[in-house]
Amino acid sequence: MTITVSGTHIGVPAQLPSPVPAAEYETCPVTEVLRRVGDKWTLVVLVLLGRRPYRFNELHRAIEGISQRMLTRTLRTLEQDGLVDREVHPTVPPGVEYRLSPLGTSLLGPLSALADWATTHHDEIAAARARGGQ
Amino acid sequence: MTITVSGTHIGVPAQLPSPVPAAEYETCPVTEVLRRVGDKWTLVVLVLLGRRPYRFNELHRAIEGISQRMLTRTLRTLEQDGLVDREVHPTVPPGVEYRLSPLGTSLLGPLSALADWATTHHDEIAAARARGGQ
DNA sequence: CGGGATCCGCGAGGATACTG
DNA sequence: CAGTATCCTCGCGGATCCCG
Repeated sequence: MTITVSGTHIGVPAQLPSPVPAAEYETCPVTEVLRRVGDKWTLVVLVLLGRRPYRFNELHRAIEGISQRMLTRTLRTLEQDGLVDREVHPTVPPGVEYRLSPLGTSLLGPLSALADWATTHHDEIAAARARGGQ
Repeated sequence: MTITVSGTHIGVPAQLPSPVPAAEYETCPVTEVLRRVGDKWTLVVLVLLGRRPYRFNELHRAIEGISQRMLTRTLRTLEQDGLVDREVHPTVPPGVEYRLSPLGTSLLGPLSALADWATTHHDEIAAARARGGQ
């Protein structure tokens, strides 16, 4: 399927199959990226690496509450998707640096648009929750 | 904390506490929005409602694979956050229409920026995966 | 230092049945 | 038609221990 974009709003082509095919929706690039960046730790890792390179344990200390396992998994996934570059220095003890790839850096722009929207409209969401219950 | 934005990239203020506080990260508006829109069905619901209003079962038929329960939950959450308006027509049988609120519509813009990025760079991600394994 | 291996709890999400 | 209620599965994410 691939959800398409035209101008300033998300558009689904007029000839969109109805119903939206389940298989194609789940493999849709937009869906994939949102689910990835919507997981628990990816955002803060991207934000930190967007500032400067980090060593593994340095990241671990910089993100309160993240487990070793999830930091590893988050970094591995980002690396596999080409968003993060991993650089090993064969010293003793070993030093591993993580940095955003150009692709990863290019993601920060659109991500910022969403972040901007979130901070701008956060009070409206809070107000709606206060009215509606929960 | 609230992840801040400056210009075209996500920035964390220089005085960002290190480590990033766990509690503040989880209640950060940006984190919340990303987790919401990153769940399984929110995106496609937003996209469809972005085109026109839908009745409940109409949506149910339009989205292959979604369970009744998850459609209800997704719509309820979107409604509570003020992104979707629910309109009940007291007819027999009852008719319920869902439409995007102005707030929900305003989300489509930044969401499109991310969707645009995803479609543009999908091949690079696929290539990275092909290289890296998995 | 930078992980991998293992075990486990919990909540997202699915299936089914029932209702105003 | 538009849900609610119930039960169940499965994978995300945490905790802990171990290793080169």
